[in-house]
Order: sequence, then C-alpha cells, then structure tokens
Amino acid sequence: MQARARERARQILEVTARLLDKVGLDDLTTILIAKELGISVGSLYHYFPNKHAILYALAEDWLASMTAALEEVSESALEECTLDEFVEVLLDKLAKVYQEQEGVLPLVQAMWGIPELSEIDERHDQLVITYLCKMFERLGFACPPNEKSRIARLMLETMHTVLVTITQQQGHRARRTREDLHRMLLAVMDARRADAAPDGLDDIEAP
Amino acid sequence: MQARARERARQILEVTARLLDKVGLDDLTTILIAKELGISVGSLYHYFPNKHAILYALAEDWLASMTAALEEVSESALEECTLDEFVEVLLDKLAKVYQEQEGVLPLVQAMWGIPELSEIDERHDQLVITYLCKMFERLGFACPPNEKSRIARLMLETMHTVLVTITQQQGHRARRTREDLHRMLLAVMDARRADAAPDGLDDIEAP
DNA sequence: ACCTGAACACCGTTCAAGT
DNA sequence: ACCTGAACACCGTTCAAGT
Repeated sequence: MQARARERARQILEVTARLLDKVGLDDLTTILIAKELGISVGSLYHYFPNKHAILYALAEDWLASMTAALEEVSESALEECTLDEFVEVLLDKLAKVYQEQEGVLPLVQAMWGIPELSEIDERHDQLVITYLCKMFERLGFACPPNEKSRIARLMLETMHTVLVTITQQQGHRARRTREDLHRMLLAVMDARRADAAPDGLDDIEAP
Repeated sequence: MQARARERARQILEVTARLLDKVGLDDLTTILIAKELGISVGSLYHYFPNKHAILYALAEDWLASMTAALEEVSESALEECTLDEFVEVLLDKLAKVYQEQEGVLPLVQAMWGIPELSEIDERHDQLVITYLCKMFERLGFACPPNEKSRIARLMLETMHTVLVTITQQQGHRARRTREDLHRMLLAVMDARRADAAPDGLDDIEAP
C-alpha cells in the first residue's frame, strides 16, 4: 500500500533526525539508520534513492516550517506597525521554529556541506529574501530593490546565526541575546528608513 | 634534513588550501592531494598523521592570523577611543584576514563539520572572547563579566557570518554591508555602555 | 510489493619493501 | 631518511534472489 510506504518514509526521517542529533553528521551511516529501524540497508534504498535524499527531505521540512512562520508574520498588519513591533513578531515566530527543530546544528551543517542541500538552502534563502522585501515595502522602506534584497540577506544570515546561538543558551542569557539581536536588526532597518538613499543603480558596476 | 621536511609540509598545506577552494571539502581526497603534489599517498602520511591533521594545520594558521589581527587592534589607544572608532579599527583588521584567506568557506565548513577542528575553533573562540572582554573594559563598559563575554560571543559570531558574506560580495554592495555590520555592532555595544546594568548575578539560575 | 545481505566501488590509512 | 603502492577496513550503493 501507498499508505504503508509513506509511513515507512516518515519513520526513516524521524529516526534520521534523532540519530543526527545524537551522533552527528559524520557518524550517521546508512547501516546505522537501517539498524535503528530494524530493516536492512537495501530496504532503506527502497524509500530513498540515496543518503543525501534523506537529509534533503529533512532539510525541506525544516525550510518549509521557516516559510510557514514568515507567512504568518506577513499576515499581520505591517502597514500600521512600528519597526520595533515588526522585529518582535518576526523574532517570535522564527525563534519558535529554531527551538522546535530536532538537531538544527548538524542539519545546518549538512546544508552547508552537501552540494545538493546547499542548493535548496540557497533557493530557500531567495524565497525568504523575497518575503522580507515585500514586507519592507509595506513597512515603508525607502531604498531601491537591490538594496532591499541585500539588507534582507544580511538580516536573514544574522538572524540565523544568532538564533542558532540562542538555542544553545539558557534562560536569562538566551533572553538577553535575543534582545541584542532585536537591537541589531533595528539598527540596520532604521538606517534604511531614515536615508531615502539616492543611489539606486550603482550596483551595476561589477560583473 | 629537517628543513626539507618542513618545506614539504608547507607545500602540502598550500596545495590543500588551493584544492579546498577549488573542489570543496567533500571532493578533497588524500589521493588527490598526493597526486597534485606528485607524490604517493604513503608519502603524505609521512608528514601528517591523517587527513584531518592537514585541515587542522590549515585551521590553526587561519585562527592564528585572526588572533594577530586582534592583537593589533588591542595595541591601539582604546582608552581615548569612541565606540565608532573602535568598531572601525576592529572591522578593518578582521576584514583583511577574511579577504586574504584562500578558501575561507570550505575551511569554515570543515571547522564545523569535523569534531577535531570544531575543538580548536571553540578554543579559539574563547581566546577571541577573552581579547574582546579586555578591550570592553578599556572602552569603559559597565556590565558584569559574564555579560561581557556573552556580548563578545555574539559579536564574534555576527562578525564571522557577515564578513564571510562580504567576501562573496563586490564593490558597493560589500562596502554597504560592512557599514551595516558596523551599525549592528554599535547598537549592541551602545546598549551596554548606556545601561549600567544592575543585574550581575542572575546567570546562576540555570545549570 | 517489499525485503535481504553479499558484492562492488571508493576513500582513508597502513605497512612491507624499495632507494 | 624518504618514498612507493598494494592491501585492508569501512561506507555508500546495487542487485540477484527470496517472501
């Protein structure tokens, strides 16, 4: 049955996520995954064409939940929103996604290390950047499109790094780091609302 | 001769750095390194005990040049320095290190992915944090030690992420992203000089 | 249809034998 | 002292044979 097959695929992803968290990317072998599930290696390849495909599927899930969080943010009334409130909502939604993902660290590591995965990572980044740019517009940003996307990427990468850091901190420390992240993002965004930058086209410069 | 041996070791590191930049971490094999140098695999193991040791040595070089840059920063007259000037000098020195390192990206990836390397990475982070904390003091920061080191780590990680981004950007884009990084760091530091935070001990809370 | 596990290719590492 | 390359262990992947 198709239903059984999908159930097995789900089990494989679940076990892989757990093992990833437990043993790390380097020691995650197909044999280990199969053994943990009580099936043979060959059987594993019945559901996924190769090891990377399993990690690929995990990464897709993770990126999808990130997109969902952004979708939620963009549903709030940004037009009548201070930058401060915007950052608050944004960090709230994204922090939850990072907090809930099992083994974020090795997964992120896999996304950087394996070419197939960095490909979807890059595609996903583009998606997030597009989302953020649209929101910037609704927030009344006064800067050219390529500047908006540059800032979006900068914010994306900063949020990523610091949110990963936060998942490794506790209590007060975590809370303060989050406040600092808030400050950093605000500093970048504030600069772009103040300057109605008159330099829209000088990006054409370099190939 | 010892001199010959050291020369060979240097050659191996040089070739590995170039190959790392060219083919990436995944496709970097010991056979490839040996072939590129015109020696046999066995000979390679005469100079380094294993593949990780080669990457380890590369990482050490890179981290050493980072430390050297920080040493230079701490030689300037921080006591009579605005935060703005401090950030300017700091980013100037560090940006050069990132710009000059061949294959920063795969090297960083290796440092995250390989346990031995993440160990020196962590040791190095601690060193940088210590440096930064000392400088914070000279800059007149008013917050408890554990807060200083938390902020140092935050800054370290933010600088790392954004400086890597900058090495992949060009001209105006790179310059603007650097200005934004400047703003972000300033925002975090400013907050700590203003508040003479009265909450020094509440980190004891969680295990 | 789903599963098995021996077999193959490939890579890191070793070591007996060479100069 | 330094080098060689066949040999070994291990892991990802395949496939002929089973239920």
